[in-house]
Amino acid sequence: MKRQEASENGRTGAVSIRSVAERAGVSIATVSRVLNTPDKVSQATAERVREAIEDLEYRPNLFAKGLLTKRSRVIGVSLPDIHGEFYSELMCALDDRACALGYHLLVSSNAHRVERGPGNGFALDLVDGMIVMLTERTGVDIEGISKLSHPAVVIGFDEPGLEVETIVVDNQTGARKAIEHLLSGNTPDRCYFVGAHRGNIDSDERLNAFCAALRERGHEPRSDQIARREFSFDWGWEWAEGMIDEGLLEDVAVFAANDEIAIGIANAARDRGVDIPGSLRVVGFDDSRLCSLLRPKLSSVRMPVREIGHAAIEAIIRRIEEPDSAPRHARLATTFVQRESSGLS
Amino acid sequence: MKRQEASENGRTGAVSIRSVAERAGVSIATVSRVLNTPDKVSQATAERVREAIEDLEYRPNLFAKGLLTKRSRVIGVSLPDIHGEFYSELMCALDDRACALGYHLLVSSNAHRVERGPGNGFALDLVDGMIVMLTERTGVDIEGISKLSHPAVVIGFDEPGLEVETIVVDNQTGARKAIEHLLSGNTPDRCYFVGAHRGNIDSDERLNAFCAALRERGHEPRSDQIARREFSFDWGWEWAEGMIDEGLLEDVAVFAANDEIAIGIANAARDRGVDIPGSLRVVGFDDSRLCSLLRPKLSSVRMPVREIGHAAIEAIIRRIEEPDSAPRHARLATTFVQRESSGLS
DNA sequence: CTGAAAGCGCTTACAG
DNA sequence: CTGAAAGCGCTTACAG
Repeated sequence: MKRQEASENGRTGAVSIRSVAERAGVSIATVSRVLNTPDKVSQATAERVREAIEDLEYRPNLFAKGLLTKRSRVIGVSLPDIHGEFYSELMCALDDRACALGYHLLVSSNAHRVERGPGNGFALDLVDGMIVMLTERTGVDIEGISKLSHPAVVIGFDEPGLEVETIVVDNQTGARKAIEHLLSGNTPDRCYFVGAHRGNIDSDERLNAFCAALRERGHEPRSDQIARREFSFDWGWEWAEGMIDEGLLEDVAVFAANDEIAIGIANAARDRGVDIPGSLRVVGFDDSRLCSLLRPKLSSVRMPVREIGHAAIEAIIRRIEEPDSAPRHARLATTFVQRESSGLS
Repeated sequence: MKRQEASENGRTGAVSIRSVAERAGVSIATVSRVLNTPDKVSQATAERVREAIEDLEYRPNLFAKGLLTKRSRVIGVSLPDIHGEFYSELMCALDDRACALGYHLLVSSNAHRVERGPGNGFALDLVDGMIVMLTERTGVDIEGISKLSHPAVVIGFDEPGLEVETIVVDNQTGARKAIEHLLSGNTPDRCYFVGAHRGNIDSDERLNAFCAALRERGHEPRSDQIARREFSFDWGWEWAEGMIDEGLLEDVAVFAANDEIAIGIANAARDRGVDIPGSLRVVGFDDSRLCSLLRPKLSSVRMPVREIGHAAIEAIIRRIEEPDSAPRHARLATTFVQRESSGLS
């Protein structure tokens, strides 16, 4: 029935603002006002229009609306990756906040590159703003991002004088605490750093904290104390296997640049009979759910993932709604969380 | 410079198809053709237009385009949740495939409900189609989904005669293998099922497989052999603690309805000194990455997550592009993966 | 408070 | 192969 009436109108059979107007006996302008500026419409009229809308199950065409308002209430999210606990949690936080504020998320892990050329059909042009997370120091194209037609918020990269809003994490503080903790039980020359490849922003910063702490104790880190490849379980595993093979993984402390690496190390150690934390003390980074799932439970440095997500959504919405406000630069704290894997309660 | 020229035109300063046309000395229709049906344009003209497009960095307004074509190349994805290994992997698979096929993903875990009323500003109307994942038997509103203005694909729920395309998993087969494996080492009266609440489709199906297998061995499952609450680590933990307190967790086999529950159980057992798999054998479900990270490694039933994701994208695109084709109904297999936690190599 | 009208930036028959 | 024109479904000054 309703469907029937609906398709009376327009050529496509879809319910348009016109059908609502006809049914309510008003102009389409009035229907529009009922929807967008209800206070400019008389009670009675508004009521009639609302009924018509309901009867017809009318829903405004968002393309037409967007064409005029240049708004879609969609936020683009570009991540270096989607997989893993960290991104999973981040997505949740983004989604929750966006949803609460009436926005939707257009997500992609494949769309960093500010693609040239129009043919690409980049749906990204539908968004009101972009949240871009960066993890690599190179190939960043912050230029491109800030020249984007939409406002943008960058997660993970900051630099003095940047014209875009940024949200970064203070790797330093948490890392420092973790390393101090390791140094309270092991001498500096028996401490190791296992991280991702050079150029990864977080890994590099965590490494810096590591080196600084060792130097403060008067020990210049040897190159064999620093191992870098990638944020993966396998890499941690491989590193630990190598160390064990050389009889080196005894009475040492390891600061891993993320939890996955730490878990790889811990598993290898366990499988090869190295006692944790007796003979090997390990601390990870991220404080993902995995930390408490493992045995021994993994000490780690907490990343404020939800805070990052919430801040990013709030920031991008602020920039969308107040484009002329000055871009802010947030820095969120990390905190050391001690558990079993690093002993010395 | 370029920017300058760009803003010569239109009131907004944005580059429109008009500015491109002027610069190339053609009509806007021709510009449009170069972009959409290049074969209908002469080489020379096309070349000039392309240059203008490049110089001006023109990108078509997707709202205007969508208004005409009713296409955005955006696929809506509605999930019951975003968190956890399963959804994380699913999102990856969806994103990869969508990206490869030139589509984008509009994701939400908060948008199942086919919201009434227009005011809601549901950006979902911007999508070309929806992928909806269902996990609960009740409150499903398949009706609503199939009446959506866009094509839809449902993951996780199937029923004879459904008008929407569906993709489900064959819980039966994999679960059956897992339980047979457990029954090869424990008597039916010493087997337990720990799952999610009644009404959860997957949990129920896995339970059915469990019961069927026990009955085949001539044992009617006692009510205390079946425990249901939720898909969580904590629930598994709590259940195991209870069993241990009553001295019941000895020489038993547990089929957990997902990996998280299984891990909770395994951890509780470990912390309380129950030997796995010596005294307790456990099998999970999902075969998430966690299985290999734990010690002992967790036996599980593999969910074809990537396959589900890829199939869903391909299905929705097929429905978008060929709306009149008959909806298909796919059923993907699950397979048992034996590891250490269930012993009996 | 309400309506007629212009226009957002495109696509697509329709002529030529 | 190309252009003039209509129109997609809305919003928003502008009058009244």
